[in-house]
Amino acid sequence: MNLRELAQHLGLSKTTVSRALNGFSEVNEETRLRVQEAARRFNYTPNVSAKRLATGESGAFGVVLPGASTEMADPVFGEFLAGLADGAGRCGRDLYVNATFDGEEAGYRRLARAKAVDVMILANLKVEDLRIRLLSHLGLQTVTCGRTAGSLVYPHLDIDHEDGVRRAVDLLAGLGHKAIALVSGPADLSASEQRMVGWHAALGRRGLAAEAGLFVAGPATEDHGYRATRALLALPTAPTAFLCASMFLASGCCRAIGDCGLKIGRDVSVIAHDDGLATVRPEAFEPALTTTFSSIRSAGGRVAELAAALVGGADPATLSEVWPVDLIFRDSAQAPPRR
Amino acid sequence: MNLRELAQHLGLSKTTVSRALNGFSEVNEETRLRVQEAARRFNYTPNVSAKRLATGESGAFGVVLPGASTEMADPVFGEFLAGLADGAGRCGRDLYVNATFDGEEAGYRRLARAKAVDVMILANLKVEDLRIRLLSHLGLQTVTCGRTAGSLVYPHLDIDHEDGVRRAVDLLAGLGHKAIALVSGPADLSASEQRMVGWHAALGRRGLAAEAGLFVAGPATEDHGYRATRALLALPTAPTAFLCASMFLASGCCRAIGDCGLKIGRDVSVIAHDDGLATVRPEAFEPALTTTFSSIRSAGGRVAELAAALVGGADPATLSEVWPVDLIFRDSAQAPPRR
DNA sequence: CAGATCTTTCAAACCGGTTCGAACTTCTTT
DNA sequence: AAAGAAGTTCGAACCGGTTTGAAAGATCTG
Repeated sequence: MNLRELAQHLGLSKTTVSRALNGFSEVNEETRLRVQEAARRFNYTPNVSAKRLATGESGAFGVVLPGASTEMADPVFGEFLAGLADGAGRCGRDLYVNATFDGEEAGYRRLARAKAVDVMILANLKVEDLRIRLLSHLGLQTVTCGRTAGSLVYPHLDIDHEDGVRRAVDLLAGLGHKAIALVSGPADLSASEQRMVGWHAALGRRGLAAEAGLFVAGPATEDHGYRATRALLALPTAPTAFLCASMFLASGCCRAIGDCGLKIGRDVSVIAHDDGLATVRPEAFEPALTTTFSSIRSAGGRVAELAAALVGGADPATLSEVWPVDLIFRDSAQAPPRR
Repeated sequence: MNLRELAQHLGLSKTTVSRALNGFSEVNEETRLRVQEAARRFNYTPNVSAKRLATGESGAFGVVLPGASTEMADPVFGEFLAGLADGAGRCGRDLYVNATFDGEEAGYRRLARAKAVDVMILANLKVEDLRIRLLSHLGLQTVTCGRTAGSLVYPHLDIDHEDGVRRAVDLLAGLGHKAIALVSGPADLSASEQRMVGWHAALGRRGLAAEAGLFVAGPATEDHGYRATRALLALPTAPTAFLCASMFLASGCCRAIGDCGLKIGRDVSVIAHDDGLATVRPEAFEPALTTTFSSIRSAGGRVAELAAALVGGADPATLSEVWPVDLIFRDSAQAPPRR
């Protein structure tokens, strides 16, 4: 059942039917009801391709997965994607996922030229993220999850990594810890940099030294968390507290601590950042982990809403948000052992 | 730059240009080269919406994420999706991800009516999966990752769960284990059922009892793996070997074993199924885990290829594959302790 | 009651491709 | 030389919506 058939059936023109269904004001209310009723009865749904061609809007948001990389293996990204798809659905849009075999840039160019998406979504922003400039150059509207220090203005949603770390450091310092390590994610990620800045600043305010050796960057995996923690514990000035940028790093961190014969809470303290994944819950740790929390899924949903607003013509300058991070106290953060 | 402009520029008709670019035979070779050259020079890419409207094909494969559920939190599904997007890209298609706020079925209906996708992709098949029937009823072509026991024929790719478990049991039984537990994923999943069947059969062939108490189903999480293993170890007839259906279950299983003061390899053996996620590698376990292995990412890629073949008109009956599973021996499987 | 205004509807053009059927060349065949 | 076949190219229709501009009918104004 298409528009012409529906119109024919009703004895109306395509124009009127289209307008009735799209909520235009110049349609008689009685006619509108009759049309809506018929559309429901015949199970009519506009053909998306036709609608897109006519309106010039694609009705979809684009995400490019870097082909060779393991970004998708990252469950945090997966969860973000789920939130995104969810939010897009609520806004009546869909998600166009394009995995590129020929390089990420080629993917963006293709999507732009083919007018396949209305807005590109970018996540895992780098400190210097070339993609933003590329997309603005290609004339593709963009919304990002995360932000960079650069001067470009673009709609984004980010969480306050810096403040999250600050509060975690404050808590640990307040408990008496002097040597607080930061086990972070990839160094080229903007979020990692923000965390490092927050760590430096918070330690500085407390009059504690942010020793370079107490900061470790690397992939956000269990494996790297384990190795980084082993290395840190082997230092002459081994830290008494660990800040982990992700739950996976925290898993490895906790395993390393256990393997060194230490007990979390009693000998060392751990605070992790929790993105709210259902598979690695802080309560499942022994002892339960103190965390800074912000749901990456909700963030994805909100990013979709921002993208929809952008398409709707909202002023890009008003479409940026930085969410606060919750600090949730559990048993893994305690006063350091007396020496 | 659109087709009409390009044609005008070349002094040709839209028809000829379209045909030249799409490889039709009735175009003069010289003309074709001229057209291709111009298309490259002007950076021409056909508008996807227009192409879709004209051809009736959407050029995209659909995936519906069940909205409320935590399926996406599942990194295995994320990895599958990455493979899918990757394979789709290689076939020149895209992935349409639709997260439904109003129920999974509504999502399928919408996609079908709007002709938004050429093929639906289904994963995580249930033992009795109503979606297959629904989609065939909606007239949507479908390719699944996994298979059900039902009589319906549909293109699918699956791995040989049954044989994987059989081989793992054979290895353990050969080492001398008598009580081999199966820590499985959700009971309503077809894969879980296949594993259970394989477990039963393999034990039976070895003359060992498949005691009901030694089979535990539940969510494929670290948490559940831990609890299931604790419960199993508390049995009067505690198993000496554990088969885990996922690496997450295995993580929890190993933690539980350690917490009970046992040592993997010496006191109990563990074999897990590894989907090849970069974040939880069997080598990172202590000791390294013996696994049955099959890359879920590759599977996703292949599913996309099958879907492309289906659109291309291949006979659906020829588009099914069951992949064998590798058994990779590492240190977590050893002979049981003498009593 | 004529003329202006508002409401409601419609035919036709448009979005940017694909494809059918016809037409025009050029080359064989008889 | 006429007829037939093959090779190229083109105009026009089509896919299924949206949107413009005009028109018909109803209501209001002076």
